[in-house]
Amino acid sequence: MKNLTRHRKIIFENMKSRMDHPTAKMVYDSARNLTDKLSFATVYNSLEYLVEAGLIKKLDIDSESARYDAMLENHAHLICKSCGAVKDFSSKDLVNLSKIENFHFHSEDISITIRGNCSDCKGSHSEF
Amino acid sequence: MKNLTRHRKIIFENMKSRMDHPTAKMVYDSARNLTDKLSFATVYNSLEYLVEAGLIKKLDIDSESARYDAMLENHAHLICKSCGAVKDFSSKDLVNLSKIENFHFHSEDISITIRGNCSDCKGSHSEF
DNA sequence: AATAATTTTGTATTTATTCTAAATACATAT
DNA sequence: ATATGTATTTAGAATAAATACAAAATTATT
Repeated sequence: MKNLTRHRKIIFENMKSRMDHPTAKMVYDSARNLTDKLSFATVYNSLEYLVEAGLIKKLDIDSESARYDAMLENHAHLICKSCGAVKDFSSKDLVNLSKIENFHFHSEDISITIRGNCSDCKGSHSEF
Repeated sequence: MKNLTRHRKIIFENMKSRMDHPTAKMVYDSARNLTDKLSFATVYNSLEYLVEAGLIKKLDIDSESARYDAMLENHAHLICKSCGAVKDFSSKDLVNLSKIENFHFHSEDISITIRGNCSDCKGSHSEF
Protein backbone atom coordinates (compact mmCIF):
# COMPACT_ATOMS: atom_id res chain seq x y z
CA MET A 1 0.00 0.00 0.00
CA LYS A 2 2.08 2.83 -1.21
CA ASN A 3 0.61 4.80 -4.03
CA LEU A 4 -2.08 7.37 -4.57
CA THR A 5 -3.66 5.48 -7.43
CA ARG A 6 -6.38 6.63 -9.79
CA HIS A 7 -9.15 5.19 -7.67
CA ARG A 8 -7.70 6.51 -4.48
CA LYS A 9 -7.37 9.93 -6.07
CA ILE A 10 -10.99 9.87 -7.20
CA ILE A 11 -12.10 8.98 -3.70
CA PHE A 12 -9.85 11.59 -2.15
CA GLU A 13 -11.16 14.28 -4.53
CA ASN A 14 -14.70 13.23 -3.74
CA MET A 15 -13.96 13.46 -0.02
CA LYS A 16 -12.50 16.93 -0.39
CA SER A 17 -15.45 18.16 -2.42
CA ARG A 18 -18.02 17.35 0.21
CA MET A 19 -18.82 18.63 3.66
CA ASP A 20 -21.20 15.93 4.80
CA HIS A 21 -18.70 13.64 6.51
CA PRO A 22 -19.79 10.67 4.42
CA THR A 23 -19.89 6.98 5.23
CA ALA A 24 -18.11 4.47 3.01
CA LYS A 25 -21.39 3.75 1.29
CA MET A 26 -22.02 7.42 0.58
CA VAL A 27 -18.59 7.70 -1.00
CA TYR A 28 -19.19 4.57 -3.03
CA ASP A 29 -22.54 5.82 -4.29
CA SER A 30 -21.16 9.08 -5.61
CA ALA A 31 -17.72 7.90 -6.72
CA ARG A 32 -18.87 4.99 -8.82
CA ASN A 33 -20.45 7.44 -11.23
CA LEU A 34 -17.05 9.00 -11.74
CA THR A 35 -15.30 5.92 -13.04
CA ASP A 36 -16.17 2.82 -15.01
CA LYS A 37 -15.57 0.19 -12.39
CA LEU A 38 -15.39 0.56 -8.67
CA SER A 39 -16.00 -2.06 -6.04
CA PHE A 40 -17.10 -1.54 -2.50
CA ALA A 41 -13.96 -3.24 -1.26
CA THR A 42 -11.87 -0.65 -3.04
CA VAL A 43 -13.72 2.14 -1.30
CA TYR A 44 -12.92 0.57 2.06
CA ASN A 45 -9.32 -0.07 1.04
CA SER A 46 -8.92 3.44 -0.28
CA LEU A 47 -10.46 5.13 2.72
CA GLU A 48 -8.16 3.16 4.95
CA TYR A 49 -5.20 4.08 2.76
CA LEU A 50 -6.14 7.76 2.92
CA VAL A 51 -6.47 7.61 6.70
CA GLU A 52 -3.09 5.87 7.01
CA ALA A 53 -1.57 8.43 4.68
CA GLY A 54 -2.96 11.19 6.91
CA LEU A 55 -5.00 12.67 4.07
CA ILE A 56 -8.38 12.19 5.70
CA LYS A 57 -9.66 11.32 9.15
CA LYS A 58 -12.01 8.70 10.47
CA LEU A 59 -14.33 10.50 12.83
CA ASP A 60 -15.03 9.77 16.46
CA ILE A 61 -18.76 9.82 16.12
CA ASP A 62 -21.24 7.27 17.34
CA SER A 63 -22.87 6.30 14.07
CA GLU A 64 -23.95 2.94 12.73
CA SER A 65 -21.35 3.22 9.99
CA ALA A 66 -18.00 4.97 10.14
CA ARG A 67 -17.77 8.53 8.87
CA TYR A 68 -14.83 10.26 7.27
CA ASP A 69 -13.65 13.84 6.92
CA ALA A 70 -11.13 15.45 4.61
CA MET A 71 -10.81 18.53 6.78
CA LEU A 72 -7.66 18.00 8.78
CA GLU A 73 -7.44 21.10 10.94
CA ASN A 74 -8.57 20.53 14.50
CA HIS A 75 -12.20 21.40 14.72
CA ALA A 76 -15.37 20.37 16.45
CA HIS A 77 -18.28 18.47 14.99
CA LEU A 78 -21.78 19.66 15.66
CA ILE A 79 -24.28 16.84 15.49
CA CYS A 80 -27.93 17.67 15.33
CA LYS A 81 -29.93 15.36 17.55
CA SER A 82 -32.95 15.83 15.34
CA CYS A 83 -31.74 15.44 11.77
CA GLY A 84 -28.38 13.85 12.42
CA ALA A 85 -26.49 16.34 10.31
CA VAL A 86 -22.80 16.60 11.09
CA LYS A 87 -21.39 20.07 10.62
CA ASP A 88 -17.94 21.47 11.11
CA PHE A 89 -17.20 24.11 13.67
CA SER A 90 -13.80 25.64 13.28
CA SER A 91 -12.59 27.92 15.95
CA LYS A 92 -9.03 28.83 16.56
CA ASP A 93 -9.80 29.38 20.18
CA LEU A 94 -11.92 26.54 21.34
CA VAL A 95 -11.89 28.57 24.51
CA ASN A 96 -14.97 30.51 23.68
CA LEU A 97 -17.43 27.69 23.26
CA SER A 98 -20.30 30.10 23.67
CA LYS A 99 -19.61 31.06 20.08
CA ILE A 100 -21.36 27.88 19.16
CA GLU A 101 -24.67 29.38 20.15
CA ASN A 102 -24.02 32.15 17.65
CA PHE A 103 -23.37 29.45 15.12
CA HIS A 104 -27.05 28.65 15.24
CA PHE A 105 -26.70 25.54 17.27
CA HIS A 106 -28.07 24.82 20.72
CA SER A 107 -25.44 22.64 22.33
CA GLU A 108 -26.47 20.18 25.00
CA ASP A 109 -23.47 17.94 25.35
CA ILE A 110 -19.80 18.29 24.58
CA SER A 111 -17.42 15.40 24.26
CA ILE A 112 -13.77 15.82 23.57
CA THR A 113 -11.60 12.98 22.40
CA ILE A 114 -7.87 13.33 22.44
CA ARG A 115 -5.57 10.84 20.81
CA GLY A 116 -1.94 10.40 21.63
CA ASN A 117 0.32 8.22 23.72
CA CYS A 118 0.01 7.66 27.42
CA SER A 119 3.08 7.64 29.61
CA ASP A 120 3.15 3.84 29.72
CA CYS A 121 3.41 3.59 25.96
CA LYS A 122 5.95 6.17 24.88
CA GLY A 123 7.80 5.11 21.81
CA SER A 124 5.86 1.96 21.15
CA HIS A 125 4.14 1.28 17.88
CA SER A 126 0.72 2.68 17.18
CA GLU A 127 -2.08 0.24 16.57
CA PHE A 128 -4.97 2.66 17.05
CA MET B 1 -39.32 0.22 29.07
CA LYS B 2 -39.87 1.99 32.28
CA ASN B 3 -38.23 0.43 35.28
CA LEU B 4 -34.81 0.08 36.78
CA THR B 5 -35.09 -3.66 37.18
CA ARG B 6 -32.78 -6.02 38.98
CA HIS B 7 -30.72 -6.76 35.90
CA ARG B 8 -30.54 -3.15 34.89
CA LYS B 9 -29.46 -2.22 38.40
CA ILE B 10 -26.72 -4.84 38.35
CA ILE B 11 -25.46 -3.51 35.03
CA PHE B 12 -25.67 0.08 36.20
CA GLU B 13 -23.76 -0.73 39.39
CA ASN B 14 -21.15 -2.55 37.35
CA MET B 15 -20.82 0.45 35.05
CA LYS B 16 -20.38 2.81 37.97
CA SER B 17 -17.74 0.62 39.58
CA ARG B 18 -15.41 0.67 36.62
CA MET B 19 -13.35 3.29 34.86
CA ASP B 20 -12.44 1.38 31.74
CA HIS B 21 -15.31 2.54 29.52
CA PRO B 22 -16.37 -1.01 28.77
CA THR B 23 -17.95 -2.53 25.70
CA ALA B 24 -21.20 -4.48 25.95
CA LYS B 25 -19.20 -7.69 25.97
CA MET B 26 -17.00 -6.50 28.82
CA VAL B 27 -20.08 -5.68 30.87
CA TYR B 28 -21.60 -9.03 30.04
CA ASP B 29 -18.47 -10.91 31.07
CA SER B 30 -18.28 -9.32 34.49
CA ALA B 31 -21.99 -8.98 35.22
CA ARG B 32 -22.96 -12.54 34.48
CA ASN B 33 -20.97 -13.65 37.50
CA LEU B 34 -23.14 -11.43 39.65
CA THR B 35 -26.44 -13.06 38.83
CA ASP B 36 -27.71 -16.48 37.93
CA LYS B 37 -28.93 -15.86 34.44
CA LEU B 38 -28.05 -13.03 32.13
CA SER B 39 -28.28 -12.97 28.39
CA PHE B 40 -26.26 -10.88 25.99
CA ALA B 41 -29.42 -9.32 24.66
CA THR B 42 -30.33 -8.11 28.13
CA VAL B 43 -27.00 -6.38 28.40
CA TYR B 44 -27.67 -4.57 25.13
CA ASN B 45 -31.22 -3.77 26.16
CA SER B 46 -30.13 -2.58 29.57
CA LEU B 47 -27.33 -0.42 28.29
CA GLU B 48 -29.72 1.19 25.87
CA TYR B 49 -32.23 1.67 28.65
CA LEU B 50 -29.59 3.30 30.83
CA VAL B 51 -28.54 5.60 28.00
CA GLU B 52 -32.15 6.58 27.35
CA ALA B 53 -32.65 7.18 31.05
CA GLY B 54 -29.61 9.44 31.04
CA LEU B 55 -27.79 7.31 33.58
CA ILE B 56 -24.85 6.43 31.37
CA LYS B 57 -23.45 7.64 28.07
CA LYS B 58 -22.51 5.91 24.87
CA LEU B 59 -19.15 7.30 23.88
CA ASP B 60 -18.16 8.98 20.67
CA ILE B 61 -15.09 6.91 20.12
CA ASP B 62 -14.04 5.10 17.00
CA SER B 63 -13.86 1.57 18.31
CA GLU B 64 -14.91 -1.72 16.78
CA SER B 65 -17.52 -2.09 19.48
CA ALA B 66 -19.42 0.64 21.29
CA ARG B 67 -18.12 1.82 24.63
CA TYR B 68 -20.07 3.18 27.56
CA ASP B 69 -19.33 5.49 30.46
CA ALA B 70 -21.14 6.10 33.72
CA MET B 71 -19.36 9.39 34.31
CA LEU B 72 -21.81 12.04 33.24
CA GLU B 73 -19.95 15.28 33.81
CA ASN B 74 -18.51 16.78 30.66
CA HIS B 75 -14.99 15.56 30.29
CA ALA B 76 -12.50 14.55 27.68
CA HIS B 77 -11.36 11.05 26.80
CA LEU B 78 -7.70 10.35 26.36
CA ILE B 79 -7.11 7.43 24.03
CA CYS B 80 -3.70 5.90 23.89
CA LYS B 81 -2.74 5.11 20.32
CA SER B 82 -0.51 2.31 21.51
CA CYS B 83 -2.49 0.35 24.05
CA GLY B 84 -5.96 1.67 23.30
CA ALA B 85 -6.70 2.58 26.89
CA VAL B 86 -9.44 5.13 27.34
CA LYS B 87 -8.93 7.41 30.30
CA ASP B 88 -10.97 10.27 31.64
CA PHE B 89 -9.67 13.77 31.71
CA SER B 90 -11.81 16.10 33.76
CA SER B 91 -11.03 19.73 33.65
CA LYS B 92 -13.37 22.46 34.59
CA ASP B 93 -11.61 24.76 32.24
CA LEU B 94 -11.07 22.88 29.03
CA VAL B 95 -9.37 26.12 28.13
CA ASN B 96 -6.00 25.04 29.34
CA LEU B 97 -5.47 21.97 27.25
CA SER B 98 -1.75 22.08 27.97
CA LYS B 99 -2.70 20.53 31.30
CA ILE B 100 -3.05 17.30 29.44
CA GLU B 101 0.69 17.06 29.03
CA ASN B 102 0.99 17.22 32.80
CA PHE B 103 -1.52 14.41 32.93
CA HIS B 104 1.16 12.16 31.48
CA PHE B 105 -0.27 12.05 28.03
CA HIS B 106 1.29 13.26 24.80
CA SER B 107 -1.65 14.52 22.79
CA GLU B 108 -1.47 14.44 19.03
CA ASP B 109 -5.02 15.02 17.94
CA ILE B 110 -8.05 16.58 19.52
CA SER B 111 -11.58 16.03 18.34
CA ILE B 112 -14.56 17.65 19.92
CA THR B 113 -18.09 16.46 19.34
CA ILE B 114 -20.99 18.57 20.38
CA ARG B 115 -24.54 17.32 20.39
CA GLY B 116 -27.59 19.50 20.35
CA ASN B 117 -30.10 20.89 17.91
CA CYS B 118 -29.31 22.90 14.83
CA SER B 119 -31.37 25.94 13.94
CA ASP B 120 -33.34 24.00 11.35
CA CYS B 121 -34.53 21.51 13.92
CA LYS B 122 -35.52 23.51 16.97
CA GLY B 123 -38.29 21.84 18.87
CA SER B 124 -38.49 18.73 16.78
CA HIS B 125 -38.20 15.28 18.24
CA SER B 126 -34.84 13.77 18.92
CA GLU B 127 -33.92 10.60 17.09
CA PHE B 128 -30.17 10.66 17.70
C1' DA C 1 8.62 -6.95 -23.46
C1' DA C 2 9.13 -9.75 -19.25
C1' DT C 3 8.81 -9.97 -14.46
C1' DA C 4 7.62 -8.48 -10.08
C1' DA C 5 4.85 -5.87 -7.06
C1' DT C 6 0.69 -3.63 -6.08
C1' DT C 7 -4.10 -2.86 -6.54
C1' DT C 8 -8.75 -4.05 -7.56
C1' DT C 9 -12.47 -7.09 -7.68
C1' DG C 10 -16.05 -10.22 -6.12
C1' DT C 11 -17.24 -13.11 -2.85
C1' DA C 12 -17.15 -15.21 1.55
C1' DT C 13 -16.56 -14.53 6.28
C1' DT C 14 -16.53 -12.31 10.54
C1' DT C 15 -18.41 -9.65 14.12
C1' DA C 16 -21.32 -6.22 16.48
C1' DT C 17 -25.82 -5.16 17.02
C1' DT C 18 -30.80 -5.53 16.40
C1' DC C 19 -34.96 -8.09 15.86
C1' DT C 20 -38.33 -11.62 16.93
C1' DA C 21 -41.16 -14.71 19.29
C1' DA C 22 -41.79 -17.38 23.23
C1' DA C 23 -41.21 -17.64 28.12
C1' DT C 24 -40.94 -15.44 32.46
C1' DA C 25 -41.42 -11.97 36.04
C1' DC C 26 -43.88 -8.29 38.13
C1' DA C 27 -47.27 -5.12 39.79
C1' DT C 28 -51.91 -4.36 40.43
C1' DA C 29 -56.67 -5.50 40.56
C1' DT C 30 -59.79 -8.96 41.78
C1' DA D 1 -54.04 -15.83 47.13
C1' DT D 2 -54.89 -15.68 42.27
C1' DA D 3 -55.77 -13.72 37.83
C1' DT D 4 -54.67 -10.25 34.50
C1' DG D 5 -52.10 -7.25 31.71
C1' DT D 6 -47.74 -5.30 30.83
C1' DA D 7 -42.83 -5.22 30.84
C1' DT D 8 -38.70 -7.84 30.69
C1' DT D 9 -35.67 -11.53 29.61
C1' DT D 10 -34.11 -15.12 26.84
C1' DA D 11 -32.16 -17.62 22.90
C1' DG D 12 -31.50 -17.68 18.49
C1' DA D 13 -32.11 -15.75 13.90
C1' DA D 14 -31.50 -11.76 11.03
C1' DT D 15 -29.06 -7.64 9.59
C1' DA D 16 -25.44 -4.89 8.15
C1' DA D 17 -20.74 -3.00 8.45
C1' DA D 18 -16.30 -4.22 7.86
C1' DT D 19 -12.60 -7.50 6.87
C1' DA D 20 -10.23 -11.39 4.65
C1' DC D 21 -8.99 -13.82 0.75
C1' DA D 22 -7.83 -15.57 -3.74
C1' DA D 23 -7.80 -14.51 -8.43
C1' DA D 24 -7.63 -11.10 -12.12
C1' DA D 25 -6.01 -6.71 -13.58
C1' DT D 26 -3.08 -2.96 -13.43
C1' DT D 27 1.20 -0.63 -12.70
C1' DA D 28 6.06 -0.30 -11.87
C1' DT D 29 10.74 -2.11 -12.53
C1' DT D 30 14.38 -4.51 -14.78
